[in-house]
Amino acid sequence: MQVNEGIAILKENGHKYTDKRADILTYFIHAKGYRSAKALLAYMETSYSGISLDTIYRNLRLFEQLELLESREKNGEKLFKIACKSGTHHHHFICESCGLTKPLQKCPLPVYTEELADYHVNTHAFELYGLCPTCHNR
Amino acid sequence: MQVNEGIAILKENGHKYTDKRADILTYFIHAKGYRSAKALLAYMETSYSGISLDTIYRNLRLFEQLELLESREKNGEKLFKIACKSGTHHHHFICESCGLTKPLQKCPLPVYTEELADYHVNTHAFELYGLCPTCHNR
DNA sequence: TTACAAATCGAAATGATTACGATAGAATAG
DNA sequence: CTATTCTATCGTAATCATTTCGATTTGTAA
Repeated sequence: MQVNEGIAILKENGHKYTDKRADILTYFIHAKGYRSAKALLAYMETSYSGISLDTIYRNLRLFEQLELLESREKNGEKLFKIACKSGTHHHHFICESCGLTKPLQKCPLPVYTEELADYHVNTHAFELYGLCPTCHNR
Repeated sequence: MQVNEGIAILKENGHKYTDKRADILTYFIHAKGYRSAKALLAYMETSYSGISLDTIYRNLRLFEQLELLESREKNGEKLFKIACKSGTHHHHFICESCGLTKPLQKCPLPVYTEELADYHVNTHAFELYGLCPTCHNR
């Protein structure tokens, strides 16, 4: 994902370019994992002293709605990461130290075809947590 | 899980019996699935008009800490259910219609031993959602 | 350049949860 | 049974993340 791609999607959907939006995208593109609104605010304040909370949260919501970002909840706060471009279904390993997310190739659903033969499965949630090789070797 | 078992665990850990605590346990034992603090409050208010939020949240935290309840987060709020007594690790199928939770025998972790050979997996979250046979046949 | 809708600001409101001083109540020993 | 001692609860205020709002600024298309 490039910043320009994100901006293009914004414009296609009738939203305007702003430096702040470009920088928010840049922040998440370079972050390899999930980041909080507070972390984004801290980053943005270095360039835009006095930036409004409204701007932070409004754009996070907008980007998620446009599927430029995806989110999960932890300890009462929402965490965001850049959306995976691959449209295919997949799950993630998430490093609890640095937040890195590794897309996983396999899906565990087939494990349960037998056990849930009489059940009708609609959706599922699956995430692995631990340490990436880099953090584990520290 | 019986109410008495829960009360016994409370006492073993130096906490006292109260009618409110017994009723909170009763509520979750009879509930089919996850319930919010707000839902518990509504239930408790029918018996204890004017019950304090402090009592609701303090006991939810206590019960989770004693592993009488387990929780997950959704839409910015924490949801609680009675803990499964089987000490063995397992996952759940959750019926989206009636809230029934079916413990699953298998764990999908082995699927990823190869893919995550260099990673150190600590925990994982896995839940299946859909319709149980009863609800599906209606 | 002008005009207008959208974006941002600064601040207040909201919703879930936690904390606190004062009072009530459960458990224990005498 | 009563006194004593912690724990639990109440009523309310505080906290934290997030949302909302009126006023102002800014991107952009004509």
